[in-house]
Amino acid sequence: MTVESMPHTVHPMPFTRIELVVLSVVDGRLAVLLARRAGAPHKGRWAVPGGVLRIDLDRDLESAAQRVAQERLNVPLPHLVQLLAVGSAKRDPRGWGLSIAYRALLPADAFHPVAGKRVEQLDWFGVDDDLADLAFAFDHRQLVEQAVAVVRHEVERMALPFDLVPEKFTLGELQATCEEVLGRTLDKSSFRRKLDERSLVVPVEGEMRTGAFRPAQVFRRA
Amino acid sequence: MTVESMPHTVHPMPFTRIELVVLSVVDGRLAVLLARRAGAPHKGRWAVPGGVLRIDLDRDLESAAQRVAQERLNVPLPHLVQLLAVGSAKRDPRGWGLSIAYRALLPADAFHPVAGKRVEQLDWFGVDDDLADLAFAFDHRQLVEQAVAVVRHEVERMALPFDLVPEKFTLGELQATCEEVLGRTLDKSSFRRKLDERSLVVPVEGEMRTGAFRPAQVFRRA
DNA sequence: TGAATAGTGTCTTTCAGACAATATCCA
DNA sequence: TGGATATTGTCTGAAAGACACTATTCA
Repeated sequence: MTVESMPHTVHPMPFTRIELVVLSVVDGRLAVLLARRAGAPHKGRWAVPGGVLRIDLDRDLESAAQRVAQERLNVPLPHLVQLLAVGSAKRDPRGWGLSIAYRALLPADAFHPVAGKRVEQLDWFGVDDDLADLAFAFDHRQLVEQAVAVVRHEVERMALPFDLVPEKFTLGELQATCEEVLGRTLDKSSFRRKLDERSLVVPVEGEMRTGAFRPAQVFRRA
Repeated sequence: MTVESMPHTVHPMPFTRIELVVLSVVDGRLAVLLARRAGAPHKGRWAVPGGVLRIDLDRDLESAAQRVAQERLNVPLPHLVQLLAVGSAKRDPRGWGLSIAYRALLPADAFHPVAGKRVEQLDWFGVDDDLADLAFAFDHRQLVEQAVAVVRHEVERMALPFDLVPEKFTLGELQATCEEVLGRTLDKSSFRRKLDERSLVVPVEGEMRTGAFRPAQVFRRA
């Protein structure tokens, strides 16, 4: 067996982790799921949920992220999207650390945060209200900020957060979700015009949402 | 020393590499720099230049990418931007492979491709003309396609490829470069209007490029 | 009937593409 | 003077924001 065919033995490889930036709308505001670290390093500080990449268990990065979601949060995450990779000698005091960060949107009502292994608390934090003075672990503040920026940028461009609404929804619900993600109001007429022009949603024939007032047409994603 | 503080010893870590997708304009067309592999695996196939992440040498991923550029291409790459991380058990026959891919723009006239270690040939390939039937190594076709898509998307949005033009340039040269990257012509009036509205360039007072015909104002990036 | 939400219509501004017109150099 | 490029201007249509208007339900 040549050196070329067994590169693992030649150079030490970095400590490689998966980090999950999970965003949701809680109490009408965009929020991120953070875990309070129970052990060193950075004990007591807040980190996004994550875990070690296990090449003996994980076929690829995607399935590693799914496994971590299942282990840490006990919930599967639809539409995990890679955010970025960060790696340096200094970001983790235990040694050269490499993290592949993923982002996901999760309906808050489908999930109850419960503390688990190496986690004292698990809770939602409003990204505009609760993060300014929060003590983050590692470089996780930057991870959260990047994920928030990307998601808001996408919603601005009408990449709709379907992961945050039920399969069937009214246009009012969809618009309200977008407004909560962005933290600002949207114009109803413009919003609906763009939905129509780009054929982003289709009506569910016959189904109406009958609430307190005038019934609303029910839609699905196109 | 606890297990928690020495995680490297607990789980095997993936074989981690840096890959560089280097794009340029050659003969008026967007081109990518590819290296023909001299050894197994995938001997004779074409790959983007890359190298192993060396945590004993590299402070972080950025400097690792710079070191690889220096070693493989003998040229520093301005504005390396991370493209994505890919990792799976199957993409490299030598074992679980993780690659962090970076992209960069490099003026072709400032660089002469020369073969080097583990590389038979190093050459530019037109991304629209020469790649269709090319035998790529690993998953590098997808890396190239993603980098091309991202760069073209950026130029469409007037994120200008300043790395491909000299420090001082005329608007005609800048527009021609954008057109070559995109593979289509642009409207002169719209192009200049956007440059002006967004203050992307500033004139170099007094300096004019005097060529065969009417002299042109020289600009710098803002 | 009024409150509250659903759905539509219109006006205006902005912005980008198309295209034309003028300006200035060299051969 | 004509050819080629530089620079500016005008027209038009698409897209989006602002805002108003109508529709439907229940209390």
